[in-house]
Amino acid sequence: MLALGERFVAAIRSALPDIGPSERIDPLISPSRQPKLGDFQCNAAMPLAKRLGRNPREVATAIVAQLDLTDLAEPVTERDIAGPGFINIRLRAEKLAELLNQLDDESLGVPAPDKPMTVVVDLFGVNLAKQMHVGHLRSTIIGDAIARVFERLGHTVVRQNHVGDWGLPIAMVTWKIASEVDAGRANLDALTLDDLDRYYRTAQRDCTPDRRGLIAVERYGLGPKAEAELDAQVAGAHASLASAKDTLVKLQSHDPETLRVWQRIRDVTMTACLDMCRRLNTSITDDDSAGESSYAEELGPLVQDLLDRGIAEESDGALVVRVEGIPEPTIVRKSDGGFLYATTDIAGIRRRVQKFDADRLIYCVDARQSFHFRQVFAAAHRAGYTRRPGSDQPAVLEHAAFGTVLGEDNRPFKTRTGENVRLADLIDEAVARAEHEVKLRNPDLDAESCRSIAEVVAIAAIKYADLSNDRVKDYVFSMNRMIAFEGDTGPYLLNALVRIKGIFRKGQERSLIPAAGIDSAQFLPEHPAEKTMALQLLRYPAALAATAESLGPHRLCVFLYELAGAFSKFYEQCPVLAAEDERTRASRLRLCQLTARMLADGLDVLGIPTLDRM
RNA sequence: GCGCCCGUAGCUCAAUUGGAUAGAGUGCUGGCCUCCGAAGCCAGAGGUUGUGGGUUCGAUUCCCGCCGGGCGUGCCA
Repeated sequence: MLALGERFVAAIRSALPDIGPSERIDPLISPSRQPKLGDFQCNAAMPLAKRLGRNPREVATAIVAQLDLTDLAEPVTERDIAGPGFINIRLRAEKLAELLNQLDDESLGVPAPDKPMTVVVDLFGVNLAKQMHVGHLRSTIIGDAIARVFERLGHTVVRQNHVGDWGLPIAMVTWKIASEVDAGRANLDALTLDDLDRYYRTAQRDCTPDRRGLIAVERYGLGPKAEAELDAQVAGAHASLASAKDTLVKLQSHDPETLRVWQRIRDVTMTACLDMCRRLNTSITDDDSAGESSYAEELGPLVQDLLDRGIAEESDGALVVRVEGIPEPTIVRKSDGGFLYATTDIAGIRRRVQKFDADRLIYCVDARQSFHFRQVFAAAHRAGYTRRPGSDQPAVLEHAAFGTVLGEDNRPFKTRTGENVRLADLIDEAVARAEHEVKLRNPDLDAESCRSIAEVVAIAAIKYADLSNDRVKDYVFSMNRMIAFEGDTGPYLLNALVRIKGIFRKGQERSLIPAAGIDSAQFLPEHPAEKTMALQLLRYPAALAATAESLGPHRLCVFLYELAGAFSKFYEQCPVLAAEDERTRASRLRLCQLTARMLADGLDVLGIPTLDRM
């Protein structure tokens, strides 16, 4: 409420001349917590009283005496001062209608940014030859939602998928597949991601000596046969690892045969993963892929640069960057000359700042990486890689950390056999359950519509369940709860929108919608339920801003849930098509239309797909 | 050892970043469909915000100490 804030600042200035004209004053206007007390409240008196060493109630009284809100609100008197100095404000009814009019524009009241920024969001983070599993869910869903929030606010957003497509693990699976193809046991052109996933794991096993087995043999004396088997395994592992390392060298030197296998692995993986991104209704495309391999040629020169400028130093044969406040240095080159993921991430920061001229880098990555990012951010700052060509302000680096997905047993979410749960399986199960629920409530629906509705409902359920939790906390994945359709769920929000669309459908059928449309109908928010809904609608721009500020999509979820709730109460109490007169009906239709637009917009910002019927 | 994160109704989560009597959902008890979709609405019960101190008009929020859980921590990613 911009106007209210300005009025209060003016009143504060004339009531409290001790405050210098250049000093900033925050009027601390917020919606009332309890609707009984008012529509808005001003909490500024208390902190001001503290600043001036005065009694807060006296300060509030002085502010009220200078306050002029005649055209906006009911008169504010001393009776509206409560507790230590809260000032309660009640909007005039016609002012509320006017505010709704202003809100009902193309942008739903969201202002263009003062300074448009370029924001780079790191998200998704898949690896070659690995099936997507629940571990990828949060980075993808939350990262894309954060990206959409900034896009919605008018900023330029670049998504970056830091694909794990390089290094020894990838060399291992490349070697494994190449040798399987050579042996005629695999056909490169027919590989699926499931095949790759299997090869990845066997390659890992082939290259890892069974140390625990060795210890067991030694400790328990398991006999010469077991010992011989283990010796063979260890020897094999060493040979495999040597081959993998050989493959890594070939990759790094662009050997065409090796590169062809690697490229095929990349294509199969990315095709499958990007299909999943589409299925999840995210805006992630192959243009957003910036694999580790794309940094390979930059790492040597980058480390040399750090060395030349005295930022990196030698330590036990490795090269490290030390940073004030963090005792553990960041290793940027191993003693064997190899680079690490920290090196690649620093190169990534440099590229993102310089190539995209980014104001802000947001890393939507697992909370377990927080120490790594602290180190890497600090190192990049020290190296000057966050300085931007056209600005004296360095880019702001943030780790939007998220917690682990847990099963209902509060342990990390795994299958009974301890495997990662494939994302595709998870979604299929959600769709099957949703389909069952939809059919139950809509027996007449044909199978195809039922199926496509279930797909949307399932995606909405999964995404909303994830987004509506506080990002940094672990969250319990409960298929039962998210698909139950009752309560604070994605389907509830979809249903609110579907019910509004139903009103308009029915209105058309009965010719109750004015031919001229309702865009110019007058808002008449008189019923308490209408007023509550109107006040909630007005909070949308602030809710979006708070979501961006905190990088917390759950803020927007809370807003939308409350809006849907306000609509449900309105829907129970205020007949729309059967309203008592034409004016009321037109007003309510317009209120419904605005609510529907906002719900659809908000859900779109979260990346949640919507429906006309369900 | 050190560092970071988290402890709120039986369960799953909020609390507009220091504001009023800590709110929702779920589950439980009761009520509401000749009326725009009941996937909904209304009412009730349910709390020493892990714990002890501190800062102040005011603390779930900030500071310090404990307890409990999770995760990291110099050559994997």
